[in-house]
Formats: sequence, C-alpha cells, structure tokens
Amino acid sequence: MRMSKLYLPTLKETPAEAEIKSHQLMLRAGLMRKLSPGIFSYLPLGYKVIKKIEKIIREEMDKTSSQEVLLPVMQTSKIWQDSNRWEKFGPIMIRFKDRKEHEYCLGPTHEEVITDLIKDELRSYKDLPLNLYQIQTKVRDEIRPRFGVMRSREFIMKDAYSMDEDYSGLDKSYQEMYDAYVKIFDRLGLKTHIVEADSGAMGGKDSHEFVLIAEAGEDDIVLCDNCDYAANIELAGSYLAKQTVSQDIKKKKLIDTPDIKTIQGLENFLNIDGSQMIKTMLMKVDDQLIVVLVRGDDQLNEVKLANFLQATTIEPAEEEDIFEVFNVKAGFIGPLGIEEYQIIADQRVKYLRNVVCGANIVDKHFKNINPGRDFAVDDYHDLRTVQQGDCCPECDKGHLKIKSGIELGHIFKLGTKYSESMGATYLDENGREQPVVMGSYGIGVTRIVAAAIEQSNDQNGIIWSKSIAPYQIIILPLGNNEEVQKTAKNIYEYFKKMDVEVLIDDRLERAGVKFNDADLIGIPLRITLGSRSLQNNVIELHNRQTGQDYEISLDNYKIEIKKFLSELK
RNA sequence: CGGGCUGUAGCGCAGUUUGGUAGCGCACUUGCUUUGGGAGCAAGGGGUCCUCGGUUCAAAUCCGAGCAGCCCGACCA
Repeated sequence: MRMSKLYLPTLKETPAEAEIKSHQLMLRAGLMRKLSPGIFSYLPLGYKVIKKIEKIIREEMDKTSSQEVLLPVMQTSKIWQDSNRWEKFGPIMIRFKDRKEHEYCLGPTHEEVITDLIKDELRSYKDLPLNLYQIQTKVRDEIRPRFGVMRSREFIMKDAYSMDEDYSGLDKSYQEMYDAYVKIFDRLGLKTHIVEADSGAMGGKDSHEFVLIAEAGEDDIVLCDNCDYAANIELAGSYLAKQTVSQDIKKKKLIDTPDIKTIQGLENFLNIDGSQMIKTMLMKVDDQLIVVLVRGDDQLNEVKLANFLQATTIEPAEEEDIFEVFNVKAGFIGPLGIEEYQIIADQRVKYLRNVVCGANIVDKHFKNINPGRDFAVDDYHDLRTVQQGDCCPECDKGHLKIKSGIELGHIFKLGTKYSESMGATYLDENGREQPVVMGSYGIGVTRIVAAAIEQSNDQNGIIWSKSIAPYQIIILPLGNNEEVQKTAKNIYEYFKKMDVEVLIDDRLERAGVKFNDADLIGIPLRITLGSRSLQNNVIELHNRQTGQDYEISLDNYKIEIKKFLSELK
C-alpha cells in the first residue's frame, strides 16, 4: 500500500479525552475515530488489525468441531421473554419498537437467538454434540463507556455455543474450547492468565477467564506467588487458618461511641484494630432482607454471597429497611436481638472472641461480643473478598497478589438454563425428552486490539506483534533523489509480489515526519533508504520490536530481510 | 443515577474574574528556501464562542434553563 493513498489521519498531539495508552494510541495512530461515547468507526489500519485477529480466531475455531454462523443483531423481545431475561437484563439492553409496535432489542449477547435457532432443528441425541460460533457486533448500553474500545457500547465479539447430551459431553466441549483459546491467545502474542471466574449474569457452573495483566484493566485477579492458583477476585477463595481459640470469654459490655459510625472511626476512638470488630450489613437478596456479618477489616464479596444463596440480585438495603430491622440507623447496627431475620456470616467471624459490634442503640456499641454466646448465626460461609498478602487457599504456602487485568476471553458451562426455559430438547436413546446441555465461549475482538497495544508500546507509539501487525514492512524513501525513489519502489514491488504486507511512505514529507509516523503505527520492520545509504549500496533496516538497526547490502536484501521477517515475534 | 470538571477553528488551548473589533500553537492553502527524526520565512483560508431565553447601548464574558462531553463512584464481557 502506498501511504500517499492510505486514509491514515495520525495525530501529533494526544487527544484530551483518552486516558489510557491504548486509547490514546488508537486515536493517534489513526486506527479509529469516535462517533459518540463508546461507539467507534474503524479506519483502514484499525480494521486491518481487527481482520487479522478475526482470521486467527476463525482458523483455530475451524480446527475444532465448531462451525461459523452469523446471527442477527436485531432480536425480538419474545425470545428474551421466553428465557426470562427481558426484564432481568435491565437497561443494558437497547430496546425499541418497530412500526407495528413490536418490541426489539439490539443483541447484547446471543444465547437466546442460538437456543431459539437450534430448538426446532434438534430432534435426536444423534444430532449432538453441536457447536456453533459467530463473530458479530454486540450492543450494550453500558452505564459508563470508557477507556476507548476497552469498555464500549458497540464491540465485536466472537461467541460460540456448544450443545451436548449431558454434562460429560459438556465437559469435553468445554475442554475443546479451552484448548482452542490457549492456541488463539498464543498466536495473537498475548500473555494471558487463565483464571477461575464467576459466571455472573450468564448463569451456569464452571467458568474461566483469559486475562491479560495490565494497569488499565478493570478486572481484579488473584495470583498465588507459589503455586499456579489464579482466580478472579469475585470468587477467589479465602484461606482459613486452622483456628485455635484459647482466649477467655469476657463479659458483654455496652460502651459509648458518640457519633462513631464507621469501622475506621471505631478503630481510632477505641484504639482497637478492625479485625477485632464485627461489621454488620443488611442486604436485600431477591427482595428478602438478610443480615450479613464480616470481620471489621474485611470487605463483603457480593458475588460469593449471591452464589451461596443462589440469588440473582443482591443490593444493600435502603435506610428504611435498616431502621425496620434494627430499630436504629446505620452505623450502630449489630446482630444481637434480631432473631426473626436470617443471619449469615463470613467463616472468619466464627473464630472472633471478645470483639466489638453495634448495639442497635444510637451512639452505642457492645464490647466483648462472642458469636454463639451473644447471637446465633444461621450459616457460616466464605463471604469475604480476599486481600493482597492473604495465604493461598490452594497451596497453603504462597501468598496472594492482586493484579488488574483485561478480560479477553470468558468460557462458561451454562448447563440447561436456556434450553429448559426455551424448550430446546432432544430425545435420548430411551425416547425420553431431555434438555440440551449448553456451554458459552466468548472472546472480545475489539478489546484485543486495545489489550495488544497496552501490552506492547513505547513513547513513540505502538509495537505490533507479527501476527496482528497491519503491515509487516514499511519502506521509507528519504529525499526526492530519483535513484532513491526508484530503488524503494523496486523493493516495494518485490515484497508485494512475494505477498508480504508492505507499506511505502511515498508522501512528500520530511524524514522526521515519516520516521515518527512509522514508529507511531508500529510496523515491525522499517526499511530506510536515502542517497547516503544508496552510495554505499545498502539499505537500513530497523526492528521496531528490538530497537536494533542493521545495514543490509542491496545485492542480497531479499534473502536477508526474509530472514528478519521469519524471526519476528 | 449521585459527585466533580469542561464546552471557543480539524486538534490542543488562552480569553470569561473586571462586558467593549475572537486569539495562540499545531494542522490546512499558496510562494520561496530547506530536505536523514514532527523545517524556516512570507502571504492566506477557516468561528451559529454548545443551544435557547433574559439583563445591557453592547454578551464568549453576567443571569436562568436545557443539551453535550470528560473524570470519580455504583454497575458491567
């Protein structure tokens, strides 16, 4: 491609709206432009990168038993009502009506469509297993789109759906996708961690995320520094030391805590650590009020609580509810004397002795409170969010690190959630009707572009890996010496003929402009030639990945550069 | 939805406090010079100053309402 013809508007200055590196560079390098918040147009260079990512995903998916389809963006409300998600998905779905007043949405995901698609065609266990995938734009009315393409309202996603007779079939399908994902991310040159994850709104059982560690990531993941334990913080297990409680049990005491409503306030006022307190919270769990206790220095993990209670919605209770249950405002609430409500506590609460908690009286707390003696707990469970430095729940020896990462892929075992509600069944060998057992497998295509840039850039711009670079070679003829122009063109034509993706900067620009743009757009190999180098019968080669420079004789540049091409990462 | 900030040329911004001819840098056009890491000089083009309303002889500037964008939070692949 000749750069004089390429629609590549690069920016010298960083747009003010872009916070993170990838967002800045995607705008500056002319990969995309914003239409409105979270909605982008992809320009030739950006779209070329997207197509390369899609190609790798396609190739690896086609090696599995999955087959590509294309499903609609515009979806009728009916299928969403069938799966009971029309209400549940909430405002994240863009909804609208057609001229006949029929309701539609723009697909935020495709479980419903795929289930609807297969339910009329699948008759027999002989039709299974089946695995279909698509690469499609999804639309979600995100509360707050940000970080460019990282959290956008329109994004391209590869999603696959597996359908099996039973759970052992699902396990196989899941493993096949898991293995394919490992290959895909490897080929993309992305160093991803595979972490245990929560299946969240999608529903289902096992789940893994493929996460790239990056400052800009929105996902917190937990890694052990000793073993290979890795999990999303939403479900990372909490280590519970073998407890020996030897402390004497002291007598309960009411104490004055004027206007002290927070754990930190109590720490300062009483000069006691948060670990010697009980934090009481009232949660609204699927419209039911439940009292939840954690240690004062712990944070409640709502995902763990939701999973334990098999709840779909969890939110902090309203002020009125708190008053109704405890007869006091937040800040002084405690678990004593509220037997008519269910009390659930984090497992670490069980081993607390002589601690502080709210007294359900304004400006008062209790001292020397002991679970069991002073109040009853209906259930103890792991409900706290793990913290940096915690002991590893897996190996017992290592300590946990918390890192932010970018979620690039997510695979779920859905089970029969959708097939049951939507009637996707088949007849088994005994002629009995059974729901199809499903799995769901997503990869964020556009997000990968951003992640790749986050992983690899420097102060001059993007540094693409070989597999997704829009072009492999960029040729910079400097000056307007005719011999230079002619030679550059010959080299360009040669690589074009060899099917190497090559750019030539034939613009009437100064050397500095060409160098800077070449760096900015991150092409792995740069060939420079000017009258100076031509006099010595050489061309200059710069490797963007290693930063190294070479002089290569014009007589054997074809072989030499081919070698460099094959050595690219 | 709550909190904070911002809307002035394609981009980055000043001007708003104290009302009085709409500016700077980059980019763009033309000419000359220059030509190996974002050139120099000269001449030029480009504005509903977010919108609507109000105050005033006079509004980018003051007042009111609205809209949009960005950041933080809740939420989320």
